[in-house]
Formats: sequence, C-alpha cells, structure tokens
Amino acid sequence: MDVRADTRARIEQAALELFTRTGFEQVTIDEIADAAGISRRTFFRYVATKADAVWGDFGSHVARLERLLAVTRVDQPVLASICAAYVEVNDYAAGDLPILRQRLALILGEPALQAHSQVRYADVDRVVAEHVARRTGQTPGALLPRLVATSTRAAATTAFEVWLADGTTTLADDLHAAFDQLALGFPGLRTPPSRP
Amino acid sequence: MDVRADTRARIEQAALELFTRTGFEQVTIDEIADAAGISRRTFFRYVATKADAVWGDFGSHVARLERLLAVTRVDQPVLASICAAYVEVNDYAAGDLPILRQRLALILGEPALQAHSQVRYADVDRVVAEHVARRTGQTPGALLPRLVATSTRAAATTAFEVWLADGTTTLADDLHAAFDQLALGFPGLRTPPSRP
DNA sequence: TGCCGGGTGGCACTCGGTGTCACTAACGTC
DNA sequence: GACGTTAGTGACACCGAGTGCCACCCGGCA
Repeated sequence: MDVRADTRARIEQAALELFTRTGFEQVTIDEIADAAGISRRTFFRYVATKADAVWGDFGSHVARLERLLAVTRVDQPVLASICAAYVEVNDYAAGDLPILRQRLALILGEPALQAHSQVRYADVDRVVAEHVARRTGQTPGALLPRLVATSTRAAATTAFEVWLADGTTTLADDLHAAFDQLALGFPGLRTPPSRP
Repeated sequence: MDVRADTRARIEQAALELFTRTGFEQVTIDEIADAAGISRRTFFRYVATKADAVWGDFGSHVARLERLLAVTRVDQPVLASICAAYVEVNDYAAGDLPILRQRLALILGEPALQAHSQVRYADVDRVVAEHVARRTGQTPGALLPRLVATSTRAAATTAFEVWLADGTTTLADDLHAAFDQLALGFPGLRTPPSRP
C-alpha cells in the first residue's frame, strides 16, 4: 500500500507540473504517464479522470467539513459556523501554500477544470444544506438551506479567487471578509465609492 | 439562412427529446443526428459540443441581461436591479414553460451538463460583476463585485431548482424570495422552526 | 456554359476513458 | 520446492466526442 501512495503522488506531481507549464488541454494522458513512469492504463487506475489529477482526495476534505459542521454549537449563528468550518478546512500549513496556489490557479483558470469543479462542489453544497436544514428545522431541499449552501460556497470561491489574485492577504481573512459581506446583506453596496 | 434556423431547431428538439428520455450520457451524437435527419459532421457545424445542444443561444440571453443592467436607475438598490434583470430575462411565455422545465431538468440534473453550466455562467458573472463595479466605483475583480455576482447567480440557480422541484410556484416569485433572503442577510436563519 | 459560394456528407485522425487478458512479484500453505 | 492467491501492472482493442480535410451538390450569376 506504500507503493500506491507513492505512484499516486508521482502522478499528481507530474500532472500539476505539466498542466501549469503547458496548459490543461494541451497535456496528454500519455505525457503524464510517461512523466510519472507508468503506463497510460495505470494512470486511470489511480485517477478517475484527467481533471481528478488536480484535485487530491477532495472527498476527505468534504468529510472533514461535514464533521466540523456536525459538532458546531447551537448558540453560534449558522453562517458563522459555516464560515468557521470553511476556514478550518482550508487552514493549510505555510509550506503547502505554493502547491495550493498552483492547484487553485488551474481549477479557477482552466475552463475544463472550472466545469469539473461544479461536480465536486455539489458534495459540499449537499453537506452544508443538510447542516442548515438541521439548524432551521427545514428539509435540505427547501429554498433557504439550498440558498445558504450555494451562496456560502460562492463566497468561499470568491475568497479563493481574491486570495489567489492578490497574493498579500490571508486565505482566512478573505474568507471572513466574504462571509461578513454575505451575512450582513452586502453592506458594502451601501457605501459610496469615496466618503470619509 | 432559413434552412439553418430550421435544422438548428430540429437538432435541439431531437437532442432535448432523446436526452430526457434516455439520459444525456446514453445518447450518442449519431443518434441525435439520425433523429434530426442530418449527418454527424453537420451536427457539429451547428452545435459546438454535445452539451450545447441543450442551451439554445445562451449568448443572447447574457447580452440581454447586460443591456438590462446597463439602463438601471441609480436610485435603485444594486441587488434589486440585478434581481429585476434576472426576472425580466427569465420571463418566459406560458407556452414555453414546458420546454424550459425540460431544459432545466437536464441542466440541473445531469452531472455532465451541470459541469458545462459553470462555463456558461462565467459570462453571466462577468456581466453582473461589471455592473456592480460600475455602481460601487470598484474594479470588477474586487471582492464585492465578484461576490455579488457569484452569490446572486447562486440565488438565481437555487430559485430555478426550487421552481423546478415544486411545480406550483412562479419563477419570478422564487427569484424574488431568494434575492430577498440574500439582500437581508438570510433573515430566515434567525426564524426558529416553529413559533407563532 | 462556366464559375462561385454555402451547405453537406464521408473519412481519417486525435484523445479521453473502459474492458479484457496476460504477466510478474510477492506471500502463504501443503 | 511446487502450488494457488493476490495486488499491481502493461498491452491491446474498443467506444464516443470532437476536428480537419476533401469531395460533392446546388442555386445564383456573368
């Protein structure tokens, strides 16, 4: 089982490097396989699709988010609990930030990966919607749980974009900033461009 | 040019019918082409990808949204202007609602089409973000314009989902309900499940 | 008649993704 | 030591989406 983890890491590393250098669409599975020292067939034994090579094990991320949401205190506002969970899940060590940047740049920049992300985010939305439903006593399919799930994810995605583009801010700060706007109904919209 | 519009309509009609009956992934381009009475090669002259057969000319939709946003009055709240534009763009005639339902069921239900929708929505987000940027004097890449764009689209998508699943409500009502929640910072979260 | 341009179909090709089979290297059992 | 088992791998064939290229047809026009 150690071999598997090793080759999987080699695949992801090779894919990430080739994608960022040449562009997602331009890179062929054979090229990734060659770079990773495996065959084309073996590539698909480790990674379901080409796009999945960029997302590590996102499933465990979602599972962690779900666990965090399950143990939130009831006296905490719902949006705050979701924000805290997002922040915690995305609390990377400083050494991992460069790879995170690389991944995010691909996911947010390459159209094919943008498209694929929707499928991945569907799991996140489901988990958040169930959390909101539990908290408000509604069904997960009702308007409010769905809306909170999709718009908080929109907030998180936007925070990621800003964090990636800016380069000086903290991911946690950007997440908090986005969630604050959301929770207060966009007070920034009522602030004119220039006024002391 | 009349021939083109006709065959294009035949393609979309055949695709929509086959997709809803058999499922998006199961249907082959050859089958759509056969049903539309054209060759496989001609199919791709009218429709860029298999997924595009479901989205009519979404580009004109986005252009209409952009025009509507451009002429909004300055004294109208920004979120209200976006909501009104969404409602207006999606104001279908009663006779077109069945086809809209069919389309939406596919787009929101089939994973492959969900994924593709992300690319389509990127244009909508850009238009809305530019509108918000104009109104607030910020750049379209700043946090607030991006966030408003993505979360209003999330609201619209959720409204579509609820409208599709419910069957008794009006699309305009669902859109207004979602935007109201958003504009007020989710007052529904502060309402306990059962209390007179 | 010849020319031209739009619309079309056929064909070959690339590439992502899947199913199948054979091979090898462990590993334990008799 | 011979044997079956199992995990991991590679080779091959196959399917479907999408693209490039070329030949064809047909209506308009000089």
